[in-house]
Amino acid sequence: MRPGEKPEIANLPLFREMHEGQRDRIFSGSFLQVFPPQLTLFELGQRPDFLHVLVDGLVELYAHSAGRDTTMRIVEPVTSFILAAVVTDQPYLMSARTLVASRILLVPAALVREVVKDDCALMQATMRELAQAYRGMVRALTDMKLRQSAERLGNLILDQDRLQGGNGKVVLKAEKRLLASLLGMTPENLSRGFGLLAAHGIEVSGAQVTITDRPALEAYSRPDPVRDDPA
Amino acid sequence: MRPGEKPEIANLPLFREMHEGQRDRIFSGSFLQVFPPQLTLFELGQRPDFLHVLVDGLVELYAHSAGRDTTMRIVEPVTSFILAAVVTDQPYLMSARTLVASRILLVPAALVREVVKDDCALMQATMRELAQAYRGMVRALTDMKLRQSAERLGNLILDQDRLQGGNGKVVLKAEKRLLASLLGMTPENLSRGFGLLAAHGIEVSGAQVTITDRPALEAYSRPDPVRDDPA
DNA sequence: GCCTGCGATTGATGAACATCAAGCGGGCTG
DNA sequence: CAGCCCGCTTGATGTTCATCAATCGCAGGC
Repeated sequence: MRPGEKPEIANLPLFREMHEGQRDRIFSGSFLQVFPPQLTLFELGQRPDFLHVLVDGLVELYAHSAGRDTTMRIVEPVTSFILAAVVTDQPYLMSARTLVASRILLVPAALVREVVKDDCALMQATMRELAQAYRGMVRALTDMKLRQSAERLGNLILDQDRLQGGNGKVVLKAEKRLLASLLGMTPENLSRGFGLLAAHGIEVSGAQVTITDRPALEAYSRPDPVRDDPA
Repeated sequence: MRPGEKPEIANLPLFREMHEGQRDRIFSGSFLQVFPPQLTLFELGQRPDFLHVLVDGLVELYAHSAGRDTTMRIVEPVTSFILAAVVTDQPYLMSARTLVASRILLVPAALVREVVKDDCALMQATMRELAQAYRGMVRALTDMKLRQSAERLGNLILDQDRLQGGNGKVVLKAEKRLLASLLGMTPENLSRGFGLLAAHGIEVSGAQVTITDRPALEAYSRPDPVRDDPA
């Protein structure tokens, strides 16, 4: 592990509050591994072996069924993922692959379950993390059911702007085809979506999106004051 | 509380394993209330006051935005709901209303959070419940993104058949318009969906659905061996 | 420098689904 | 029992989105 990374991982909401001894137990049982781009980390249906913590790189979680497939989430560092499968010890509902070369901390699933049982602080953090993840999924599902594609795109841009400082400059960090899949649309329609939003306050140049007229963009995208609340 | 109900609630996965004294603390701080049909229990955006446990009746959780609305879940007894909002103390992401006259146990949210902190068994049960709920949402989102409407309907029938004994007789317990909204389609299209599935192994008569040719229904609906696994 | 490959774009067409508009039928009320 | 209401169904039409096909533009390799 590189200097500075261990504290960064220890400072994740998931591990921050836990007993130091137990945290050492977690860390000493885990190992950091480097993966090349486009490598499948695990497949839908497998029993979870490890809790994953993306330390550096970019990972895609995706689902597939009957020939079709869709990306469910793009994981950026530093974040843990597939916690729910690990705590329930049930098969993954999604597959995962690296998008670029990535460094991932692998925590044996059995160890996680064991330490969770012993350390109430970790259990509480896990509970909170799962609650947040659940709420994230509720948002994603309502987004998909209530909005049409260009509105979803508009809201994604507003979200990203918030995360990237709120100054109206947004950089798309994944390929547009991936973004399309995340939004539940085709790359062609994503293109048309950007075209449509050009008339509603944005400018696009490659991966650089600029919000030129926020009120117009919000009027079109109709962000929900509750669901899309910054907090 | 009617005789037999308290043990039934105490036997919920959420409360089953917890310390008896703490459970009494929960129960003595809560109250059971009867609500008429079509009553709004809470609205999207409110701070959660109570953890709800549906003891008898039927409740709809729904979301709405920009004039459109969609039902997210139909809650049957005996089940708790909106646990995630309660443990995070964040605003509801969904609204709730009774579909029929319902009896609901209201557990003050602050009490839940307090007892969760003191009782590790309850915390663990909460954690598991949230993990399951998360996985349920992952299923729902992939269902929405990967399948088209008639396939979703087919899979819902297969699911319900499993829950109702697996003998090929399924009773729809909600109005079809509600089912349509749950599946993310219009009532008109739900009708057409049933029509289409008539050619793929089902018969419909009112709220009674019969699976006449399970292989055909499965060939059409393509249930996922992992995601739609009975277990 | 030019070729090549691949992602992004643009246009034309078609499928899935929503919307609009009647009818149908069953249960409830007077 | 008749009438009516309401949910469901059925058909006709329009919108949204996917698909197919062609082109553009840029980056890497020879």
